[in-house]
Amino acid sequence: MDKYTFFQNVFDVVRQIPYGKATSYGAIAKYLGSAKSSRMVGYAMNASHQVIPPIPAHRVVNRNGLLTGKHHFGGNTMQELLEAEGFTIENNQIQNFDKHFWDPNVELVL
DNA sequence: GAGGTGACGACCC
DNA sequence: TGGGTCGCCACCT
Repeated sequence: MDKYTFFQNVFDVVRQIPYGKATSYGAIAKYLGSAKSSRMVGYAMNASHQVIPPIPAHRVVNRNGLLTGKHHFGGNTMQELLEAEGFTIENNQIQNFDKHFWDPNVELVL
């Protein structure tokens, strides 16, 4: 439907992130064709809490692997979710983020 | 109806 | 090398 916006498209990509993987806001924005819309991706995550089916927003972090949205999950929920998937979090930042990085531009071939 | 805001990222100086 | 600014677009007031 043409009713789908950039916003909705972000959710669709995030839902396809496999278990134990993570990506960045910028990577998603770039995949959607607007690399400069990374802010919008983060904003979409803000609304992910009220979207069905649930969005694994914890698998989306900034390009530094930093859990910028941790506060929005409440407490350290985001960190624990990631650790439960095999991530190593230190100082609110994913260690070896490069190994866990899931790039939709590569994994999701148009 | 218009303006401000925001879980970021890239460019400029 | 590092700090500051702009861009992007949907949502809220």
